[in-house]
Amino acid sequence: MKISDLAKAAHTQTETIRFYERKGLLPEAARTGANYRRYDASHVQRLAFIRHCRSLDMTLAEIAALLRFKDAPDDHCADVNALLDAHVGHVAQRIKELKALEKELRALRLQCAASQQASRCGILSGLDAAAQLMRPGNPEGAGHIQGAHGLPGA
Amino acid sequence: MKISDLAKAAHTQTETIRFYERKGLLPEAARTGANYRRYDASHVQRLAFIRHCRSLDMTLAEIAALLRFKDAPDDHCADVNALLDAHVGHVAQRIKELKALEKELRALRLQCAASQQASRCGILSGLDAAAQLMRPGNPEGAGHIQGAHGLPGA
DNA sequence: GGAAACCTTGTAGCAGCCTTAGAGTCAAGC
DNA sequence: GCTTGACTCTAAGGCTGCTACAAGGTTTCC
Repeated sequence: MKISDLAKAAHTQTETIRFYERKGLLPEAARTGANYRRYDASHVQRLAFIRHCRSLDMTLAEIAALLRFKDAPDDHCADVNALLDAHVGHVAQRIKELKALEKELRALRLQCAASQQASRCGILSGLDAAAQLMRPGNPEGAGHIQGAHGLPGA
Repeated sequence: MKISDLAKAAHTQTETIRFYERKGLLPEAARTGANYRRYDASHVQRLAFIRHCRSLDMTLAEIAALLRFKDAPDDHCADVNALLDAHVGHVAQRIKELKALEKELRALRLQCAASQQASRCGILSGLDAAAQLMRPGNPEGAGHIQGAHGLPGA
């Protein structure tokens, strides 16, 4: 099958397939005489595995680690368990943070009920006041998060 | 004050300040004879505002919208309320998604209790089995999420 | 045989920064 | 006056996980 067939079979875009190949998640495909990539059912399975893991919000690095275990079926899988535990931990942590965030946002929202002059808007002044409190000993700016994992740079 | 003083005062990195300036969130700074950026207390306040909004997981675009209201205090703030409502909505939605994800991950984790051969690992085979179910009519791969906002391409 | 629909590679773009490189500036100490 | 070290500047590249071209070659269908 050609790349578009694989794409259809695994509900992916062709560009994404090439991207995964570049990243080493998919092996380099065999080529036809015209230099087209050629795939078979095993690729569909592997790609479906990757996409499912992505739907579970795993990073490509985490997925690569899982694939290494699939590729070495005789190894012991303790690290798989550890990886998944860590991932569950990320997700749980992120939920916790977002809940606190939601609470804070809802409180902020209550500070301005109606449309009025922006200079009197309780939300804007509330944000201002809270920003003032950001001082040493209150490093709230450290709490950024993204996806189920920490900030890229964190 | 110089850029590093502003950075300290608002608990930011100097590069982030320059980045915000490039993005138009901070006005272009006045310069010294040596072409160094020069700031005062108003910049500290504005930067603290931005960082606080970021800690509330707002995007730079959302923050820019809020800043426009701060810069035009006579406008009415109905849009501020709407923006915050939308943002709360994003966060709530993201929490919902992550909770479902956590549940799924914990169920998956239960499928492999101990370390064993990877080929028998319940997690790996569970992921495989779930991946097989990804077929038309069950487009589960559409559910990716990030931050408090949807996927960039979503 | 000609047009449409594929395929190829390479490059650039999104957020929200962080890091590095190479060069200029400044204040302190000797 | 000179060196040292801490700062500043700009420009460019890196990170993640793709997506979107562009410019060309190939296949397919009528």
